[in-house]
Amino acid sequence: MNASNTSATRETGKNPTLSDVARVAGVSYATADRVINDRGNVAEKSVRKVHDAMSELGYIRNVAAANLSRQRTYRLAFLLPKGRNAFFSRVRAHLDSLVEHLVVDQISVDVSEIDAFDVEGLKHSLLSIVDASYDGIAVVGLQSEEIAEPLRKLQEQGTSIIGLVSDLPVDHRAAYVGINNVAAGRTAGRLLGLSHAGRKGCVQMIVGSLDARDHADRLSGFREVISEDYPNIELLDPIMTRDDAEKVAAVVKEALVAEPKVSAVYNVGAGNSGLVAALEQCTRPKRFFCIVHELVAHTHKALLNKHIDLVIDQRPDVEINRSITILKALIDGREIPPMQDLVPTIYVRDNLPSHIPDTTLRHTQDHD
Amino acid sequence: MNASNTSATRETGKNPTLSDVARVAGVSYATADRVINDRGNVAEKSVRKVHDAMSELGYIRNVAAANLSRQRTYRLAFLLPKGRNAFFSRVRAHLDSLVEHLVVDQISVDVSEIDAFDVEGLKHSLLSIVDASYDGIAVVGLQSEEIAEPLRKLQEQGTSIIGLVSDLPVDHRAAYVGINNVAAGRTAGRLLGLSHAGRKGCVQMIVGSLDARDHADRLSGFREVISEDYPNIELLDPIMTRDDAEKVAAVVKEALVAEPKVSAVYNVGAGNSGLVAALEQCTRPKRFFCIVHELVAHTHKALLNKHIDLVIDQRPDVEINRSITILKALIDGREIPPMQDLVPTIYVRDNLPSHIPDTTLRHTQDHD
DNA sequence: CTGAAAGCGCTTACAG
DNA sequence: CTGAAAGCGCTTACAG
Repeated sequence: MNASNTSATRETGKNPTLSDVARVAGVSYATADRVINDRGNVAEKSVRKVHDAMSELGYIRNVAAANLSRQRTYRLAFLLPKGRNAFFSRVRAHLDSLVEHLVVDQISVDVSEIDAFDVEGLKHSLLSIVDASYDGIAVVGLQSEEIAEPLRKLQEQGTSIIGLVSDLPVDHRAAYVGINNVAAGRTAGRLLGLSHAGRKGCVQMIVGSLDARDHADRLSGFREVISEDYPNIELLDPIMTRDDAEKVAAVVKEALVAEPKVSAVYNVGAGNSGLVAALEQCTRPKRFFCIVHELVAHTHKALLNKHIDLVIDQRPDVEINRSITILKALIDGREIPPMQDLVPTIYVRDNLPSHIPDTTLRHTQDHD
Repeated sequence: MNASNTSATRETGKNPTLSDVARVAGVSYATADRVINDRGNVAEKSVRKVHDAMSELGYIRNVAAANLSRQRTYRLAFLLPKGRNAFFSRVRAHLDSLVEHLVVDQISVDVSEIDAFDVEGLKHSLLSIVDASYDGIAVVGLQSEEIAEPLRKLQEQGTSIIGLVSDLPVDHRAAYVGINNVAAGRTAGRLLGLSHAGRKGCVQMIVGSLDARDHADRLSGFREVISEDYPNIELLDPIMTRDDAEKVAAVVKEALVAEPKVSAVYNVGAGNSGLVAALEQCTRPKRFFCIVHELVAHTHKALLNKHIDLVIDQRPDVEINRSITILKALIDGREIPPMQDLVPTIYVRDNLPSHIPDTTLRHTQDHD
């Protein structure tokens, strides 16, 4: 009935210090320091003695003290595609709201803008920040091998690199923080299938560009599920929009007139403000089922308005928090703490976060 | 085209130190220290001078240095309901996997077991840990005013308290980490409504106990949505099971025979291993739609097996990480960093995390 | 290859 | 009410 302590403990507080290790090993503090930090120039024998003492005492290095003495500061940068994209506005907003809380942990973060989907642009951006010698960077990447060289330079110089939202070539980054987009597409497919409850249906898919890995992945995941499990649902050829809201609006209107049998729309990419506008003007008596990606101001609103039924979101806020945690661990040279996969999050109008996502609408028009 | 730095920065590194403040204020380090830490015994005039210097320099206290000098250690405890519950096994597993990563931040965490749903038990548990003088505790709470007294004692003694998963009386905790269960129920209702696509339906609801706030909240959220938006769906009276898997199994079997019109089952509470067992034996030709709560080993499996269609999960891993972040901030006396609401997460079989949740099956039978 | 000493930015007695 | 000094657990020159 009373509280009984169990397992998960480990005495903290009287942790052995490096002087303890040195004393037990019978060497000076300086030598002990040399071996635990691999600074070399230590006799084999001393190394052994120190290692023995370490394991005997269960020594754990106090990173905070080390960082203090070294005046360590974490200089981070996020490289985000520039432009009028609501999703990345949300990312920036979260980053902005975080900075004042990060200073107290000696973390500073800059955000740099890069040209979206442009290998050359990304390459130049990477090159241009080499001199800034950041301790860690998170970059919304591209798969091209062309950026291998700047990434290598950054690595050589000691900056830790992770891919964010869209991965980098796997050999040139320490981690990837983002969702599995095939899974995201499959999830959309599953829910769309469910919503038809065995009835016949027909889906208009909308895509930004098949060159974008995330779009292509979502599309193929979606197709997989529909063809595997929902033979009652027909798929029309996807329409490309380059994520342009006006294009999306035009396409949606046209498709709905030309194809009165359409029962559902799935927008794999961005430009949802156009989609919502088109739906608002739609005069079809029978509404259709609508799934889109990323919760931002207008998709949030459309969910409440019932113009959209489901939003699949990748939780940029948790992606950012994770990025920072991981970069810090990388920089400190420690293990990355265990974390569960990032999962594509499904929003209906009932599990929406109470605070509308911080989309700073600093751009006159908001194309996502 | 090149990276251009923007906003989110703030110089770190050459942050002014307290000696700078003291020098600018024209007082000794010790006095400056007294005023920034509110230790009293300082002349009005000195206080003012120090404050002026602080804001002039933009002084930010270095918490790491302070903690080092004070040999600060974060002694945390989690009070979890004891017993054979798969959800809390998952919580414990995550906690266990975290401890070795927390030591390096001078954080230790104990986990204590308390009697589930038992006010007296909780009260005694709280009382019994007063002497341990933890710096912070996270407790799976109850709403009763009976526990106000032990909570007050803990607070007076300086331990920070938060409610986890199930809240404490609001006056006696600094924060609550958990989902909104009305929203969770509404979400279940919405998806169940969707799955019927306008067809007639009939739902058998299963509940652990209406005395449990979370169960009651989910049930009422669920009912709200169905009655608001899905008049085609009928709700049978909920059946109580005290979260006992065998009871759940029996109830499900019986209900399905007695009510052949049942098109869906929603288990608001636990005991899902029983539900799955019953479904596996079910011989009805027409399968029905099934929604449950919490992703654990057997619900995960049932999702893949198609015995269950949807799982609504509260992501205990993120709840725990957040609890620790919040407790640490509370203990350091700093602001809690901005975080988005915890949202009820929807799993279909396509957005499942790749690693099966760590349910340590240390109990022979697993009742959730 | 090894060690003594100062310093990182704070807190905590201790003396005035 | 005020200040000088030692110490927290490390790192970084600097001297041997």
